[in-house]
Amino acid sequence: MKIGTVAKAAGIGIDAVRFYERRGLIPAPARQPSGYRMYSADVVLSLRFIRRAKDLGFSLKEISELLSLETAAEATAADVRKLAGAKLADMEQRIRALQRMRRALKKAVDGCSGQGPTSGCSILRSLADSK
Amino acid sequence: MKIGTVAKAAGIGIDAVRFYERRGLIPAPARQPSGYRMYSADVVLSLRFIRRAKDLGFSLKEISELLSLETAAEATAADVRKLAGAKLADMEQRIRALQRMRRALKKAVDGCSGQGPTSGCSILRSLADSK
DNA sequence: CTTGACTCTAGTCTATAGTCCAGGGTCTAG
DNA sequence: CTAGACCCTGGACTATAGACTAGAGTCAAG
Repeated sequence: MKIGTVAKAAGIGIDAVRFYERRGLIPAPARQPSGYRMYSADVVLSLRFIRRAKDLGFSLKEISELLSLETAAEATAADVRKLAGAKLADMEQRIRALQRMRRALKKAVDGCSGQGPTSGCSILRSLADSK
Repeated sequence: MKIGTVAKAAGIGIDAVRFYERRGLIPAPARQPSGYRMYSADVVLSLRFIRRAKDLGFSLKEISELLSLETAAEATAADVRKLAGAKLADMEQRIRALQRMRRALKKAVDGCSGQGPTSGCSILRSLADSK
């Protein structure tokens, strides 16, 4: 399969495939005499793995760790779990931070009547307050 | 006040102050004959405003809109409220997206016993599954 | 007067995850 | 054989929010 076929099958762009190769997420494939990359069908599975991990919030760097674990003989399920667990904790932290921001912003917005000039706006006032 | 004093008073870096000036978030200050920027005390208030808005999740671009509204004569509290409301909605969306990811990841992690080799790991399996 | 702390400009660098481009070569259908 | 679709490399560019650097000038204290 040529790169365009593979990219389409995985649902990503051609440039992304080459990018993942440079980042070591997928192996450099064999080449045709013309220089064209020739892939076997299973690279599509790898690419889908990457896409799915990305959907779960993993960065490419983390995905590459995940992939290393997958192929390392001495790696265990516990290693994978640890990585995923750290990501989970990290995600929960980000959610909490966002929720804190949201609450604060909501409070400011709720306090604003939406009437009159900006000088009377409680949102701006809450930002300007030198607390 | 010189830039270092102002930066310290606002709790940000000197580079950030110059950066905000370039981005138009704060006005270009008067200069000493030496070329040094000379600030009046109220720039510290502006910088704190910016910092606080950033803490609420506004980007610099949005903050600059907020600041334009603040000084525009024809702007109303409703304009500010609209901007803040949009940001709020946006934030809620991001929270929901993160929560979706978190749930999916948690499910994968919970399914993993943490025992044995990676080949038996349900986390990797759930990523690899061609569903 | 000198030393150290401060400031200036302009430009480069960080991370992320690619996308887009130029200027080639190749492959396939008609 | 030729046109259009595909592929190659290398590098530049996107957005965000500054941090850091070099090389030069300035300011305050001892």
